[in-house]
Amino acid sequence: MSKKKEAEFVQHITPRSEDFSQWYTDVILQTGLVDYAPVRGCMVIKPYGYAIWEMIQKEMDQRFKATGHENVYMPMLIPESLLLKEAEHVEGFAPEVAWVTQGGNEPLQERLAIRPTSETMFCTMYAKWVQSWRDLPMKYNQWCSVMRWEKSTRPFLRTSEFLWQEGHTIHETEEEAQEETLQMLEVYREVAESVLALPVYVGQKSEKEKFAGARATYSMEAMMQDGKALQAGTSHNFGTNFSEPFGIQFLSREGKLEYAKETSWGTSTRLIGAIIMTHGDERGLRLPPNVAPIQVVVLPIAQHKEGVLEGAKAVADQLAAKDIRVKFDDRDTVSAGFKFNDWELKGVPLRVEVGPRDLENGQAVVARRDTFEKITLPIDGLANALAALLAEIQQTMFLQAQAFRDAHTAVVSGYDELKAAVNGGFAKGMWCGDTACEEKLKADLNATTRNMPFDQTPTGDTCVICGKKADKVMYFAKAY
RNA sequence: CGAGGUGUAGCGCAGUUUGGUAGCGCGUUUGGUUCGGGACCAAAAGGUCGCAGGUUCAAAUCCUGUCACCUCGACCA
Repeated sequence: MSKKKEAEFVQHITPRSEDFSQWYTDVILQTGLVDYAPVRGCMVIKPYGYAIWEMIQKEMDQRFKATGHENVYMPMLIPESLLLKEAEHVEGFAPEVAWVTQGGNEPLQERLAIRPTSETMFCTMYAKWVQSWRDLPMKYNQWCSVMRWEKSTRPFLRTSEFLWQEGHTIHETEEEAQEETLQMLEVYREVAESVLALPVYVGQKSEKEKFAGARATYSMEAMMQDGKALQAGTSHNFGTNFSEPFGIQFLSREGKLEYAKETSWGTSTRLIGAIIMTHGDERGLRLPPNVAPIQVVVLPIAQHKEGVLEGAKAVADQLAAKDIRVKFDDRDTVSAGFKFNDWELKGVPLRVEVGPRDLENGQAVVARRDTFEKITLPIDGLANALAALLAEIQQTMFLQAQAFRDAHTAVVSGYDELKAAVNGGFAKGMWCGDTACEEKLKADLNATTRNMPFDQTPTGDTCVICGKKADKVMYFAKAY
């Protein structure tokens, strides 16, 4: 397709290469994922966007259950006194908490925080529920929304209110808690890579970047197409940092009173932002088949002609019977060309065209969203062929994203190289562990440490920031 | 919080410099022709120009105040 012709088709979306930020806004609004709400910093998630969230929820939730977790629901309001119990936690969250100060017409005795996260609520309840080592572990998760009064917001990436899940567990031993922390990080990585087709770097956060109140924080970091990092999920080991102030004690096997060891882990609707910014292109959204609410759209072509609607519907039914998520688009108010562009914008992985000529020949035209490749396949057995094709698209999209990330990740040995690398990508290099170096990095380059990979094979022996002796392998990047 | 910008039809915008009948595109409605890559023709509906005050014969336009939103910065477990 010529440049000129392509430009005509996509005039509604700002070119990604020209202004990535505006491209993102155009895509999320025009695909109907979200709309802005009449509340500061809040978004309305529309049906198509919510359907993606439901897919993510389903995939995550079944893995949580498979690893022995149960869902619960905690109140949205947290008394101030509870929030104040863990010092670091309070300090970290205080600036962004929204408060309820009045009930009906009466001012409240104690103001109530709208939860920014629920550690304090879970801890309070765990303290009540746990008596003995026999009660452990307790492994609960909740799906809910939280509120953080962020200064600047972007739909899906950072909003005042957002949907997420937060897992909170308590254990007998340090080892068990650490095992849980890493297990859930692995669940996140697996969902990100196999379902969302997001290649991620997993590893441990620095002291400066870790969660307020955690002993250790681990994250998965995804790379967006502008080269910036997006923290796509976190898992924390709290040790006894919360269980001590909250008094979560149990009688051990040896008959001694001990504090429970605690973890928490979370992912949010930010994952949808990650999918958009990792896979989207000039035509709009591209959804990996495993997370696409609609995997195949079937379009009757020249549908006013006799037999076309019925023939195309039969194709859609065949696919649905094979558990393919299919949409039969028989709108007669818009042209076929409009539909092509519409579904490409919405990122549906496969389009099947069924016209009079196709029906005559017992075939259908199949177009891939990921590569724009068009092929003709027999209608007989189409469901099996498309199931295989969807799996291939899933794989292709992951490999594309991985190739992009790898091409934009540079191993660096000094500050100049670091500076060049974080301008549009990730840098991997040695770090001395000093917070002062992180502050300098932030001040000079507006970049941060992302995480330390588990494979700590040294890439050098001096800090890429200060030049002193260093023994930590770190990923650096500018981040959302 | 600092700097800049924008508020005009459902959406996107022009009109403001130089005051003089409220405009355009998309969408919507009705009818017809189309239909294998964003169809066309004809007709129609749709407005407290963010809000308040001031100047003027006359304000979307000038002045003062105010509110909201956006971008960048700062901030961001």
